[in-house]
Amino acid sequence: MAQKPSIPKGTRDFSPVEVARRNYIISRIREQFERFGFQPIETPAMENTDTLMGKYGEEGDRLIFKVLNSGDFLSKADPALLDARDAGGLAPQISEKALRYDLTVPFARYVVMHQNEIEFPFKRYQVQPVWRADRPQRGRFREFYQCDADVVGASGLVQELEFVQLYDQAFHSLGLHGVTIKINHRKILSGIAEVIGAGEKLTEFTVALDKLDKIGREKVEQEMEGRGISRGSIERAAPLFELSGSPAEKLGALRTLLSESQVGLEGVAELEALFEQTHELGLSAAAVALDITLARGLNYYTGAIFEVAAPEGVQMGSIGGGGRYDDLTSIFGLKDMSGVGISFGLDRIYLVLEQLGLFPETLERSLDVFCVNFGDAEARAALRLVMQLRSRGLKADLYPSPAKLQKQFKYADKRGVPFVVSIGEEELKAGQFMVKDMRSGEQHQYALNAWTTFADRLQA
RNA sequence: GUGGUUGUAGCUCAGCUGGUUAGAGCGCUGGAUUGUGGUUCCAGAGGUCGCCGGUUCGAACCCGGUCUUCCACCCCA
Repeated sequence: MAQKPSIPKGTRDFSPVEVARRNYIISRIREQFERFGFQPIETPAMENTDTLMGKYGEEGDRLIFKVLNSGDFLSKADPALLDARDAGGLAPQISEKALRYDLTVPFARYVVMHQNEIEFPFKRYQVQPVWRADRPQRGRFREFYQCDADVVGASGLVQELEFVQLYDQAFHSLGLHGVTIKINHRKILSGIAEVIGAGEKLTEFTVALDKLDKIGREKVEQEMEGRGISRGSIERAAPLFELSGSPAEKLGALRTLLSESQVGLEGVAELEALFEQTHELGLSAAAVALDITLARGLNYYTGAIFEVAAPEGVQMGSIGGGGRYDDLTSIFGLKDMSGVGISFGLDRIYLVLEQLGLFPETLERSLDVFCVNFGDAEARAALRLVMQLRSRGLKADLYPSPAKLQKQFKYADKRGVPFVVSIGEEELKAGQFMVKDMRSGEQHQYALNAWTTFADRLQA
């Protein structure tokens, strides 16, 4: 009995057009990665579970796909945990592998394992799928691609500056204008928490603050209170909600607010330099903004934090994110190795480009020339022509059987082929081929031995 | 993980307070058109109504469970 096939929740098949479009995005981003001097690496889909666990916070651990051990995995499990149905305690015993959750932690692991072969500073890029056991939504999948560029072994603000440029160039190259690179700094957030007397509650403070543009000031304050931050602290944070003006003006106000905080002032100074130099270099497709509420992925960022918002009017979560993480490799035993990196969300960029109609039409063309098959002798001549056109880099094909012309032309039409070549009995006798322009319906004859004239015309 | 939502032909969807053989448009196949697609006309094929169970004389329709879709929360690319 035939079963109805399906694929796991949150995963997708990609049709030829979709693959062409995804490859287009990837190739443009990759081109920029390489222009900026990054080198590609790849890592396995699976990592050891303990490489990943504990690196993304409690929430992250929950979203990691664990791979069940092969064989009789239950025999090795602790009977007491089994009886107690303690899934949390049992998981590490029956699953020693897990699907990668992002590309940054595997990269950190890679750096530590290959530290002796790597020339530092090491700039690598990586384009691979990652998996998260999240509930799917628009632009949120359980299997999706990240395109990451990171540099380790180099401190200094030049890196952050370069990543802003890299974002800008990549989006420019995709024709995606109007994106906003939102920037914040971990040290500023720490400093704020410190001066308002909520230093212990940094995470709670930032998680609530992150929701400001979504739920408004009042509810943010309510949530902070609910998360155990004192009334007095919340009141001292009031200036945060009144920040306005240019990044420089906002940073000026923060400087006043943070005058008592050493780290806070460091953060302010870094961002002042970053915004000033970004302004000097100029941007083509993106705008930069200081967003003090930006706090995502705070678990491992220690310096600048980036997040890219789609152009206004496009409803989509962030299409990129990144930041500086000074200590990432230390959890794997390699100290004093600072890193900065950014990530492009391929699947979301796809949805944005699609919604804005920014994909080039030529991506849909899978064939430039299609030859109708009239029978053995004619097909032989057609195949020679097809091979000649292919040698010029044109996408050319011959229908595999001498089916009815109506069927063959219909096929060409459905495939969106712009030119259809006919070599029938008459053309063969005359040493010619007939080209039909499928858009205008016009037909022209060419001599078979002058096929380059036709090829030249197509490639003009 | 919490709350809600969706599922009927390949696709987009109708289908009345439960009542004979579940419909439409588009698409598909064949023909009009044995050297021509996209227009037109004619004919045809195609459905375990997501799945499992329950209520009922009778279920696409009501109830429960499950899977899936989308949405909000959590979190995030």
